[in-house]
Amino acid sequence: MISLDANSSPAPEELPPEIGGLRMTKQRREVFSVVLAERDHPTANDVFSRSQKRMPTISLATVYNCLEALVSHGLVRQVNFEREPSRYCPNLSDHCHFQDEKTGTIHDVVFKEGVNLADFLELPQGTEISHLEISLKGQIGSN
Amino acid sequence: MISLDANSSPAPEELPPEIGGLRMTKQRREVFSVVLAERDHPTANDVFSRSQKRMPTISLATVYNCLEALVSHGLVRQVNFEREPSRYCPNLSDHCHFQDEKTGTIHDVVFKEGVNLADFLELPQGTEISHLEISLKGQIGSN
DNA sequence: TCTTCGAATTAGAATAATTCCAATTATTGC
DNA sequence: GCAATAATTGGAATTATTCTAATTCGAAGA
Repeated sequence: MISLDANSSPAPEELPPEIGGLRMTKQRREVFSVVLAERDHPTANDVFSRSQKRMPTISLATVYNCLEALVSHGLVRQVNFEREPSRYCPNLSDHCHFQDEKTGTIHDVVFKEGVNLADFLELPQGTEISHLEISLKGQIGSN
Repeated sequence: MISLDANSSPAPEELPPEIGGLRMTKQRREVFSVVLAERDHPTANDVFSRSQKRMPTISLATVYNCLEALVSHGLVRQVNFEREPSRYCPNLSDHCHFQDEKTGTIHDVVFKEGVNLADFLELPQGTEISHLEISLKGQIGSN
């Protein structure tokens, strides 16, 4: 049985016919496997050109459609840095993103154990958070 | 003497000739005072149409230029929610943003006292954060 | 005050990411 | 296998933002 945990990178043909309520088509499988394979937070365009290698007929519109389907079914996360093109991330665990200003590289950053949003934010009482995005930019000392 | 603290909303003609190293022009003054006046996180377009009321000849390009000048001089913050148009916020205190999904309204959210980023994030050692953006979406219970 | 010169403003064109559209193709349930 | 439904496709459209080149402004010095 295949697992879709944070460390697997199945080839498209290994992906089952349905994942998380989303029917897998050839294109969705291809797009999903591209996002799973190289966890470098690719843009839609990056995903498009990587997908084209295996599936030369796929269109950019389809890549956008597939990414949107994957995101809305919670299989992939969309990552935004200011007004840069969106990037895509298959890491579903609770984390945020740090962009190295020198290289542009994006790193996943996890929360320290047991940390909870409500613990550090003065949220209006009764607030239900449905979506949270934390984006950091800066430099890494060793660079 | 005029103050530019979080609660003042000076009319354009009250703004001094230079603020925070940025030379104030008629248009910059106008744009800045629009952002200071209504703290509803307006988009560049909102700022444009509000500015036009007092200064009908101002152009959208100038509004973008002025906002960029104000942001890069640290007088105004640029606020992003996913891929929506950027919004502008004159609140310079350490805070983040919550968007009510029902109304679209954006609320400033402050950090609880004494909370520090490094306290809750597993940052790679030696990381220097130059920019941080936290964007929340959700609902407010009483709605 | 007059001139000069860099900076700011302007209108409109250009760009780029993303979405939309209408036609075609695939897939599912019968 | 056949309709009904959903997905894919290429290209056009949209939209926020940036760029460009020409004009105007404003401060500083003559």
